[in-house]
Amino acid sequence: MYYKRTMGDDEGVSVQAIATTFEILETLRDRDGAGVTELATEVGVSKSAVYNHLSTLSALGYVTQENGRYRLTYGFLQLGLAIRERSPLYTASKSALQTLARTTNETVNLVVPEGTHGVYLYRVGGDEHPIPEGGQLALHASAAGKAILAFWDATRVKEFIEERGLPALTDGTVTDPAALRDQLRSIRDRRVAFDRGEQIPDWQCVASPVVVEGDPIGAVSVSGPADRMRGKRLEEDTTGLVVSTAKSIEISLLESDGRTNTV
Amino acid sequence: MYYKRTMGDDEGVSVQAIATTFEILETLRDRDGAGVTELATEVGVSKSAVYNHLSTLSALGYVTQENGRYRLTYGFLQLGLAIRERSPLYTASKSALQTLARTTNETVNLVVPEGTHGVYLYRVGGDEHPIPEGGQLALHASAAGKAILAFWDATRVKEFIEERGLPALTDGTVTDPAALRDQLRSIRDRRVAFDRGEQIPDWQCVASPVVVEGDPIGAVSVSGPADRMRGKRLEEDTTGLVVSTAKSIEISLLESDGRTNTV
DNA sequence: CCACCGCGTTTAGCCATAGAGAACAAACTT
DNA sequence: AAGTTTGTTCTCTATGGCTAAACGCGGTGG
Repeated sequence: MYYKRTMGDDEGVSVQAIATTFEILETLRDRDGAGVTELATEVGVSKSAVYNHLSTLSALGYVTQENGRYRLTYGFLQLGLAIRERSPLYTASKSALQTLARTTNETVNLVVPEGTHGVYLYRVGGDEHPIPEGGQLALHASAAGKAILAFWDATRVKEFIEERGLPALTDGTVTDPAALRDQLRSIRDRRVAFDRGEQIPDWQCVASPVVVEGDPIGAVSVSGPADRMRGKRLEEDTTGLVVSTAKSIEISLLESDGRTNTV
Repeated sequence: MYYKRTMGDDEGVSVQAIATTFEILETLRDRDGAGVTELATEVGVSKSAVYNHLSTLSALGYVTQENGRYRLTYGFLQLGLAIRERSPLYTASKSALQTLARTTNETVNLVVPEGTHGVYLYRVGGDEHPIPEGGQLALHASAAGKAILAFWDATRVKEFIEERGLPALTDGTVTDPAALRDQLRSIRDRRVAFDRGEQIPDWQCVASPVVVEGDPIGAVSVSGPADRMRGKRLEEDTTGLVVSTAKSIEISLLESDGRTNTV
């Protein structure tokens, strides 16, 4: 029995126990609770190992056991929200996004780049979005992602494409580098990006980037099911509102921010 | 050199590496980023140990390194928000709480019990609250906490008091068990709890519990600085709105919920 | 009613590995 | 340029994380 892990992704992982713990935690997140045996087979370690991890996490307050099943506690909410709260972009955007959600009557997202993917940092005005708040998204296949990519310099975009490729998430996903670059140029000029089912079928999206000192620290997007995001007037109006909201966030960031760092 | 940890809280911790990792993570959260040496002295382990932990966490995507400092990524947001999203109470409450925030023009909180403390599961309508969203609160020294305690049975309250005591957080904190029990009785009858600077000086609060099948799964609270939470009319109006909001959440939970579990 | 799973938990014990410590390199302050 | 201080790498070994096997219990079905 001597394959070490289920998968060989131990690149740079020097403390195995941590990798195991997070595999357990992620499984608990995805299944909304689980038992020891279940986790042991899923993660690929012995029952007693899982038990040790769980009891440790439980002693630390990150996991609870109720009626035989283990589940994550809100300790992770404390970790996650604390980081978000420290983001100047988030605090500067929040109320403007709420207003935008109310006037458009659609789901409004704040997306930030992290590494080579995007994160839904905040959402307001709807719960029907397929990717949950806090979840990740592909930068090349979403309006918000493209709005961010548009303000990266060419070499960085090149590296991004080389590293991640342009996998097709739907029929509409832009998979050709040249086509993507064309779009990015126009997005940079107009400050608007669109997504018509490139990320999720029948899901449309308008986004505008928030750029501080040339750096796209995030993007505001409005999204909804394709059948509701129709009509020229509405579309144009929404687009205008998204752009002006993003712009006003930029301005309020410049005002407040003398030396604090961005994002 | 043979004291093991800085503090001897290794009760039930059988995988030391996990405890170390979470100490590092919590330090990163509290300081909003830190360096290796800094963390090593703070946590009380060697630099190389910290380095190993950080590079592992970094490989797993929970930590990034930018310009020399390590900081938490939004991976924790994904863990934390995923749990919240699964809470029927949260999803059932959200829009009602937003409405409440708009009509009262004050900060509205949703608090849930976890173990022997409370957690601010959601907040809307203000950012001046001293305890951040996702943060913990003492059940005996807050309106929302007392609203929850009021619907625990006597033995559980007794155990709670024995385990945690009733530490005074301000001059106004209720520290006498008998006095607390008196308050709880009246809270259970009226379905309203008050906090006039018992948790934080000059910070007032009104709360009403959400009770499902006799179990207080959470509480709705409205809070603000003492000078703004004055005036009989406003106070009575607010109280009424809080109670009716909590009640309406109860009802919508009962409607949707046939067999799904609570909290 | 009892044998039988299945579960979470506990117990031994070996071997890997997590961590200490020192040496290194690069980025600073002086 | 010398002197600090940082992050990183290396080596080594006692620690502690992990496996395997056994335990106790609650539920199920014969």
